[in-house]
This record gives sequence, structure tokens and C-alpha cells, in this order.
Amino acid sequence: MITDARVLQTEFVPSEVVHRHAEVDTIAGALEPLVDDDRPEDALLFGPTGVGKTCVARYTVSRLREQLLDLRTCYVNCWSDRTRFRVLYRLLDAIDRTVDVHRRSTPKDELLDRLREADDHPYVAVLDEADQLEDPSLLYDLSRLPHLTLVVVANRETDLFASLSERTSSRLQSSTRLSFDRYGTDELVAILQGRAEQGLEPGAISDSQLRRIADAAAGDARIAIGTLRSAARTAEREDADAITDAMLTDAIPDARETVRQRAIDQLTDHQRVCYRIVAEAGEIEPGDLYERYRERVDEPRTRRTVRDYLSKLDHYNLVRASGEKRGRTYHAVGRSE
DNA sequence: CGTCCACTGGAAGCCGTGGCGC
DNA sequence: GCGCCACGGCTTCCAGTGGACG
Repeated sequence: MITDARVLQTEFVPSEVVHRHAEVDTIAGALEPLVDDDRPEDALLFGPTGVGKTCVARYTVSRLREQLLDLRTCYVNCWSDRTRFRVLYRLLDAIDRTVDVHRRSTPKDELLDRLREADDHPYVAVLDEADQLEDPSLLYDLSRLPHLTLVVVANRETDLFASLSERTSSRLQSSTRLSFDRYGTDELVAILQGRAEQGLEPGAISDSQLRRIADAAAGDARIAIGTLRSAARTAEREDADAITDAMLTDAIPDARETVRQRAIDQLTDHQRVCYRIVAEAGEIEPGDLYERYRERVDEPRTRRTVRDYLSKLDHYNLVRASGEKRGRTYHAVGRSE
């Protein structure tokens, strides 16, 4: 059934990007001057999850590296490395300049200086989920390094710029900006066909089944590919030659659930309690929510902290906040959504 | 209309932890 | 071992704001 499990991973960067040629060209265009030893532009990529931002960024950068042998590149996910220190550390680590970082306990911007000095080769850094950075002014400092080119990936343009200071945003105004729309069903089908061809036995899944997956994924390629993987696993486990419609029926909710579960697993205990309260209530107001939270945990955090938890849950689509200021309610994010 | 109130999210500061130089 | 410092998680304080209500 499965001939190549790698291509069924959502993180897999295909050798040819389906349906994002224009985007690839735009970013490649921004970076192109590097080939002639010229000054490239930074690139900003925006769009919701599962629309191929990360994929396009990584693909474009890796293709550029084929042309430019001495190009340095690094991919940083700012969700897992969200502090200034960690991002800088990653960027240095990728070029082997971290050797003695721990000695001489880092005076404020030792790491940045070090990165500045490592300018013997051009460097392209992909900063994924950049709106998660705790200290967004890092973007400003990085954008001022002449040999470093940024490819910044974030969800919403407005959110990212809201968190930036005046000088940072004006500095980034001039960069190449690109918004990604949700995939249409046909585009998702094409993506799935590519993955099925590379990863599954011929005839394992029909086009109409792929279309069904694409429909259910509502424009999100991560969900679509996850569904395909889940169905293929079931087929393999049951020793079937092909994926049946019944397997798909199971796989469709499964893929969303997996995405959600992975996010839930990353929460702390207190955050999880908050999530459960909203999930159980379906819809709840902040006051009640905090009361229940206080009853349920041993050493409750303050309201302010719980507010931070909730905005985090909102950000990861585990709950949805509607209304603002006084009129706010928190909703569970439904399974069928 | 003005006033009160609930709620949000920024800012500053506290504190435990952990790595480092001495 | 000691003092130092960065860091992250948290609290405290607060300005701002939309909705409810007299």
C-alpha cells in the first residue's frame, strides 16, 4: 500500500511544487540578485495554515542553494524557538559559530554581533511562524545585517505588523510581500494526486476519493495530506489493496483530531484545564470560565495569566474568541468545523 | 446622555532556575 | 562555592473600551 511514507508527511517538501508556481517565482525573484552577488530583498509570506507557505519557502530556498554553492541557509520555527536568544542560537548553530557561546556569559548582543561577523557568505534565513516571536524587534536587527536575507512566514499580515515597532515595520515595508489564499478543491486534488502517485501503490485510491478528501479539508493542505496518510495507514493495517470509502469516512475526522491533539499535547496542565472547560461548555463567558478554572486546579493562576492562556488557545485554533472587550465569549472549536 | 462595570492586553517588576566566570 | 546575569513564567498595576443600565 504505502511505498514511500515520507511523501505523506505534511512537512515533506516535494521536488516540484504544485499550484504555487507564481508564489515560488515571486520569492525566487526577490532572492535572485544573490546569484549575481547583488542585494536581494527580504520576503514576507502571509496566509492561513495549510496553504503552502512553509513549503514554498523551503522549496525556493533549497532550489537557490543548488545554484549557489556557498549560500548558507537555515530554517527556524519561531513557535518552538520563540525567544531572541534561541533564534539567534539556531542561526549561528546552522553555520557552526556556536562553539564557545556558553563561555563568556553572553553580554546582551554577543550573539547578534557574532552573526554580523559571519558575513563571508550570503545567508538566507527562513523564519516560520514569525508572529510567535516574543521579541519582534529581532526582525529589525536581523534585517539590518547586510549579508542576511530574511524569508518571514506568518499567519496574518496585520497581526505581525501590529506587534512590530514603527522602525521595524517601515524597514520591512519595502520587502517582497506575498499573501497565500486557501487552496481550491481542484488544487488540493492535484496536490493529493502528486502525493498518492509518489507514496502509494498505483490504484490505491481513486480520483473521486481524493476529491472527497479535498472537499473535507476545506482548503487546508495539511489536513488533506493528513487524511490521506491516515486512510492509507488503515488500509495497510488491514492488508487491503485499496482504500475503501469506509476508511475515508474514518480518516476525515481523524486528521483534524490529530492536528488538534498535537496542539493540545503541547499545552501545560493549566492551559489544558482552560481548554477543557471551554470544550465542555461549548460557549462560555470569561467570568464563569475563570471561576470554573479556579475550582478545578490546586494553585490557580491569576486572571491575567489565564487571559494569556486563552489568547494562546485562540491562536492555535483550539478555542475561538468572539466579541471584544466586555462582550467577549469563548467558543469551543467544533469537530465538524 | 453619563456612569459603572467587565474584560482586554501592555508594561514593569518579582522570582526560581541554570549556566558561567571567578 | 559564590555572585552574576539572562530567561521564562508569573503577578501586579493600569489605561482603554464596549455594553448595560439608570
